[in-house]
Amino acid sequence: MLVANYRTGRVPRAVRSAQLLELADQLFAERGFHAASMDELARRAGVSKPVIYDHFGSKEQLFATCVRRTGEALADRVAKAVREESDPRERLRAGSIAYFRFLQDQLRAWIVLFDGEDARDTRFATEASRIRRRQSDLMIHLMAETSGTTPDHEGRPRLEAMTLAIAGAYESLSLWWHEHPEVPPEELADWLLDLIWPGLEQLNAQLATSS
Amino acid sequence: MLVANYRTGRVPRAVRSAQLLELADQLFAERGFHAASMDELARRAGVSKPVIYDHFGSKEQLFATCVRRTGEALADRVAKAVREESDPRERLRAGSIAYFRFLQDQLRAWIVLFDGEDARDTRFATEASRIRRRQSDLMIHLMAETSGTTPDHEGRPRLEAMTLAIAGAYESLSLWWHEHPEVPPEELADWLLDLIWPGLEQLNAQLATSS
DNA sequence: CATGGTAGGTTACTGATGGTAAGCAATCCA
DNA sequence: TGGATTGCTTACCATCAGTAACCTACCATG
Repeated sequence: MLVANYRTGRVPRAVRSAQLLELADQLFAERGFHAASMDELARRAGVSKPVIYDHFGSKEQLFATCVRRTGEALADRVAKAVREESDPRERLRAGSIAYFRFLQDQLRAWIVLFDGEDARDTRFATEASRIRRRQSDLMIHLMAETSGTTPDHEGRPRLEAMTLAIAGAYESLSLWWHEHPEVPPEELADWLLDLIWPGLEQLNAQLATSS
Repeated sequence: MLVANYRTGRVPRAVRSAQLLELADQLFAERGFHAASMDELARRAGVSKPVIYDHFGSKEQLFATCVRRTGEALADRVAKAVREESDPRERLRAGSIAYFRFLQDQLRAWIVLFDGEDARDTRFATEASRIRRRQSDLMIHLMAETSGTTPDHEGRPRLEAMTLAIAGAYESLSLWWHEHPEVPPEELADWLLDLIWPGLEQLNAQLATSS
């Protein structure tokens, strides 16, 4: 979509970069990291392999770039949805729904990351944990924004650990969802909210007053 | 440990299998899936490559076998710990502590699975989700055992989804722990318990009475 | 308008590594 | 003692990430 006409011969660097990223996204989604070959990407782009290496350095860096972009898009959508609500619980709910809706759209790309044939490769985990971290940071930030307090030095690791754990729960629930697509995003969000909200509220209170 | 003397020449099939599995476990833990080569495994076992392929079929199947064994050992330890308590909350706590203690012992093998250079490979995710599923099943089983009730047909998917989500939270928390090893397993367990117990209790009540 | 530098690109290769075909030899059993 | 079975080896192939060396369209400048 971004680049209408492939195989246009000589093209400015930025354009070629964008085109390669777009095609790489597709290819990784279709085949997974392991089975996607640089030769095929080169063929699809109508370009020779060294061009790709000149732009991205290695297959892993190319993959990392693709994943990071997706992760950022996800974080943006969640953050935006959260900011449209004011009540704490409603904020979390809105963020959750945005999260699951995003996955619904990007399903194929997502599955490549966390499930399927390639997930055994350590290279995946690095990027996955980066996304998780991003969600966790976002959550901490928004919690602070909402409650107006921040945990003291002692409470901080605990908060960090718990938000990461929650991000992991979302991630894992997404995989379950992949096998039960009939459940609507809102219901998923409500299930998870009912599960973690009581504990989360208590945690927030506990960490805020311990300072 | 299992097989004292390697390079013994001709050896019965079952013995060779056990030896190869043991060495493969070590090798994967050292290098990760991607960087571990079948040639090296063959060299270490003092055997030629086709022997390995005769026993396990492919690198991926060999890896899957290793991971599955670890997953089973983990589930066994958790189940055993849980069964030594009777109060529901104490059961969950005991299981959690057992879970984290196991990871502490098997840290290297664990990290290979969920972090590090190879986790980008889809092949990993399959096995990881198998472990998660196992923990989830265990949890459902133990919850039923404890409360004496099982959810109706409608409530079942929700319960399944929530236990998987919780398993994901444990998994993700383990990765955080890897960077904060100073936190004792008991504290991790308590943090997580405080977070999910209220919601879990409520969920259990809700699903039991809806039948 | 010639001209030289640079950005964009190509051909042709290497080195690892997963995987296999074909065959050989130790051991067991009749 | 001899033949079948089981355990194992040699020698190879195909694929794929990554690279060295080289080429050429295009642009700014004297």
